[in-house]
Amino acid sequence: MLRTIAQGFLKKKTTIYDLAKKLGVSPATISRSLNDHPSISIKTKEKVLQAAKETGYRINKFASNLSLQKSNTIGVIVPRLNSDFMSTVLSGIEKIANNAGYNLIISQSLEQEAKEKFNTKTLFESGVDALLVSLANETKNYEHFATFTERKIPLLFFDRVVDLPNCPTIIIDNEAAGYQATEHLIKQGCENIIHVSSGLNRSVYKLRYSGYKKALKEFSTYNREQLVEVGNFSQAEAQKVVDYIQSSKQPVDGVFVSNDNLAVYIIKALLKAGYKIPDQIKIIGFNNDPVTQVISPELSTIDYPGYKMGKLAGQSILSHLNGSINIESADQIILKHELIIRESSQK
Amino acid sequence: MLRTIAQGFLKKKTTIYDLAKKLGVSPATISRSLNDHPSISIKTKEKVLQAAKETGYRINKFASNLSLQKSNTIGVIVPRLNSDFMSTVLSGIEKIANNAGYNLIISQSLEQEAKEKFNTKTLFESGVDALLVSLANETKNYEHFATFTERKIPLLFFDRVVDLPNCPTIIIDNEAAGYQATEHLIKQGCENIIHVSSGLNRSVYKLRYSGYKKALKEFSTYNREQLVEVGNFSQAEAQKVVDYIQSSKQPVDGVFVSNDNLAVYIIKALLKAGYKIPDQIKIIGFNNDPVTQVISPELSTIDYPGYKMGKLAGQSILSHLNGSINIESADQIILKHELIIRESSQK
DNA sequence: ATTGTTTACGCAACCGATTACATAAAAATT
DNA sequence: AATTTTTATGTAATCGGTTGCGTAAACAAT
Repeated sequence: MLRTIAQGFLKKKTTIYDLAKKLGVSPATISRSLNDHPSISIKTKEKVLQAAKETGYRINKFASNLSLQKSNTIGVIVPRLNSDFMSTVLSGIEKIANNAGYNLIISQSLEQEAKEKFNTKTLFESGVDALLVSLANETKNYEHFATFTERKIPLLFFDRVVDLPNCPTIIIDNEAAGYQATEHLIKQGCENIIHVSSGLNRSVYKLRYSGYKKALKEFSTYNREQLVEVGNFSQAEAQKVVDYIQSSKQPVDGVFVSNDNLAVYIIKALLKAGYKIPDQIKIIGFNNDPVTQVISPELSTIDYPGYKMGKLAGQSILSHLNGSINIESADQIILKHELIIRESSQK
Repeated sequence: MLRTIAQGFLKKKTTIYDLAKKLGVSPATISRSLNDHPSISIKTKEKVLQAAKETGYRINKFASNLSLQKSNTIGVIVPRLNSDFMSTVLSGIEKIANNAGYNLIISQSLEQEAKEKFNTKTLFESGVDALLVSLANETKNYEHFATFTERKIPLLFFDRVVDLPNCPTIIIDNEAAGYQATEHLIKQGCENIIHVSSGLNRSVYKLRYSGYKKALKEFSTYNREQLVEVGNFSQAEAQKVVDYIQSSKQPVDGVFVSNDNLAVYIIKALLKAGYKIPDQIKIIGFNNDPVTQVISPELSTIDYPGYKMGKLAGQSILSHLNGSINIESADQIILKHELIIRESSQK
């Protein structure tokens, strides 16, 4: 028996073969007992359970996975872990998966297509039973997901989605949300509204933008469509927006930002630059992150139910795995969003 | 060959046996070639790689894991995913693990000891090569980690730690940080400082509290130690603190909160109740979450380097796995924290 | 008592890669 | 040319569960 100087004995592991020998039965009986197979007598099962407890038997998932060709593990790829929205979604997914006895392998693409590809490959090779993805902004090619679709491993997209055959998606109606946000600003009297966004390669952002355009066309007497594109939603980008506003001939009086964080930084920068919010400039964000209620004036926004999205993503993929939903029937779940009006956009 | 109505052919998987047959060599040669074993001729390796590419061969990790008895997977248990600090730490861990080719199985305890136990068991059975843990507030018993220590599977605690034999920990000097935060308030003229915290069962919080007490004893002419304990750091708990302040005979003029989020909510509630910050009441938080710079007045705090902590946790566990650090020599890494003075605590 | 059913369990193949050990062929040495 | 050494590959066991198929024993039915 192995031993080390500092800690005494290294606990050896027990296998079903050890238990079989100990009880004088076959390994098959041990396996069936542990899995509560109906054709094993209660008496035997009890003996096995007892012996398993005594010896500290633990199933070896490596062997079990190989035999069953499944891992009870779900892969998740997100652009980044450290965002309010994403971590909330993940929290929802984890809750559901954990309750169902599934593990979650989580990886981040950091908005890079190459990393997303790499992670997709890694997760495939780790043998995840299903994959949940929210796409990187950079991603333009979707062939790396073929390994999953070819082998009919359930693949689901949430938030940042793409329409692939037989892959369910979970989203909100981003176009309608963008439309409503813009409509709201117009109805509050804004006549020169800009839209601030990033990653227009992704449908989420493109659709919000197109909702914005649609509302302008429909409601605004002026219809001066202006997109201010930023590299990302970090504080550093806020200044670009302020610069744009300051140099605009026609004074900007409305800002629709497709991300709360950036909206908050823009508010701070605008206040610092001497603008009055909402008197001179009205502003609305997107997501309903907690930070919207911390900034002063409190930020109007679109509520995007992240936790619910996560739970649904988890449930949806689980029901695919359980076969209770036909894998062929790709579904699209559209969650309800909600316009939340706070101080930053009120007349 | 299997086929389905909707999608045509189900891609069958290739094994090393298929490749062996195809090339007229043994499976061993295939395996060695794919692993770039030195005793295989370059010519053969090239043939194998070529055939592998053609047939779309993918290694079956289930088999590989079983054979090697390792999974290239690291388990992580955190109290919750959706907190700024935690998701930042996770992001750091993921970065390191991903680069080293390791997968991360992440689960949350939701502050519950039972869930932490369950997750520990699940992760053990999934065969993670190492485990990183930040403890639940509830956890008082640590025996569930024995499965790991008994088998010498690297186990590391970060942030919410406990001192177990041979388990490295990564923390900051919470007592010193609590001391400095309190000292700062005292030096700003506060005479009646309260400390708001939760989960004092955890050393992080207990140490901040004891730093607070120490500073009071050392610097304050009054030394009126008062702990306001809340259930958690959510918005709902902020009112309790305001109630305490309002009903305090001796007017409270300093608040040291062991969490930024709660501090922010307290500021909002205090402002609403008509208090002037920092004039009447000075306040300091903990963590340096982004939200500290959104609230007005901006919140003084202790900078807690979450991303760095995550990266270090990842690196530390990897070097244990690579054997480059002696597993017996348990180490304790103490990260530098920093007092950040902003508007909320200035004279 | 004989035949038909259940019940409870064992046998052995299988999942797919890894690797210690053995060995044939090629190269180097004497 | 004979022998030693090196190189390249094969053989077969192993990792630890799972499960289709077969069967002895117990029970039920005729």
